[in-house]
Amino acid sequence: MTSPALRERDESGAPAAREHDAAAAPAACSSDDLIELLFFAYRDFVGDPDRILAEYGFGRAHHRVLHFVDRYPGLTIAELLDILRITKQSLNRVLKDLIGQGYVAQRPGTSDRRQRLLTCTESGQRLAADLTRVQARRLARALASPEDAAAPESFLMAMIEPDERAVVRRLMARRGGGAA
Amino acid sequence: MTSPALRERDESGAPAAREHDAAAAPAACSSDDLIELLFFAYRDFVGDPDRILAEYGFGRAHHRVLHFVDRYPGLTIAELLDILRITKQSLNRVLKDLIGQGYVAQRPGTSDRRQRLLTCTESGQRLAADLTRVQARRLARALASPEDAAAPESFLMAMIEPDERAVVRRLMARRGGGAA
DNA sequence: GGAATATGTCAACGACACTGACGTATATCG
DNA sequence: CGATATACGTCAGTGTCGTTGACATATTCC
Repeated sequence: MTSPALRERDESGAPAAREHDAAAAPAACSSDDLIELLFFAYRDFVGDPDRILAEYGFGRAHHRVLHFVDRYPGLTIAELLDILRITKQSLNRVLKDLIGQGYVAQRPGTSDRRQRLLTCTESGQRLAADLTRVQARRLARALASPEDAAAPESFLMAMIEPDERAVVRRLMARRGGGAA
Repeated sequence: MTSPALRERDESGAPAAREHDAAAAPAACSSDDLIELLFFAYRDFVGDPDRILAEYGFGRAHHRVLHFVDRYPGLTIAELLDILRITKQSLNRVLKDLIGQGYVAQRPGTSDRRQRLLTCTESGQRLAADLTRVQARRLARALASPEDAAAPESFLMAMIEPDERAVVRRLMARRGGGAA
């Protein structure tokens, strides 16, 4: 997957038996470090569903729409635009896909028939659940860490793909260690 | 900025004097809630620098490159590709901008002259610092919250733009309250 | 009946990612 | 020394997802 540029200094030849290496970062963790961890954490957080979505020919935009429609059935277009902060042209493109392929259904509003109340079909709910599952699993794993899960630093590190944590930690260690 | 679709139920006419309303969410916060909070938190987290970048004609891709080159001077192209997980064509597009406009400098590697060691120029460091500042400020504010900042839920809520927290909270309250 | 609202749509464009292929300089190995 | 590998650059085409601007339609509200 990843090219070896950052992995070359592979000191420990041990088969990596340590389980929760989410911590192991010395102590100090500045805001600057957190900025970086948030980048890596979010990257892996959205990476999980991305793989599933690709099988359906969908992207992140579809995911966001599906997620909110699934969680808040009866959502209107205007509300969705408000949440996602995109233009209705952008929304319509992905919404058309989701409706056309039977993942989202619409019905006119009862009190205001101009509105389109959006809901997920059964298959939409299934897909949404699949996507939620992988993200919730990562989250649960991160939260299930030892008591240090309390610190945002540990939380974010635990959100990163386990295999990648050492890479990230090694990268970030370069800031004190210096002369590479 | 935001259209009023989600703001209409504006019960409290008070001029909003409460400072740290990061909490105020009942108690239960499922993984599903966290997924959503992470979306909103990240949205606002990247929104700050986006505004600055727009003044320079830069985008998020430029930000990421600038950030990592600033933090890890001497980074090579291969390492950067590893961190960002993009193709060299994508990287080159933004890197060319940053070098051409004097924010990033390159010099051949000493031990391996095929490598291009990347560093930030002074103006590059200044811009990177500006971008870091707004993100660190948001982070610091989130961490400076009362002791409840420990919980990822509170942390994420505190990362959301203060004006938006009530909107998000109201939206998420719809999941129990139901009949809208 | 006229104005505001909720939504749809056409057209063009920009940022940022991708693939595939090819070119060049430097390093390394036999 | 010559072959092969590596680090990087680049050309060409494509796709997703965001943008703006303008205009059409149905419905509601006054």
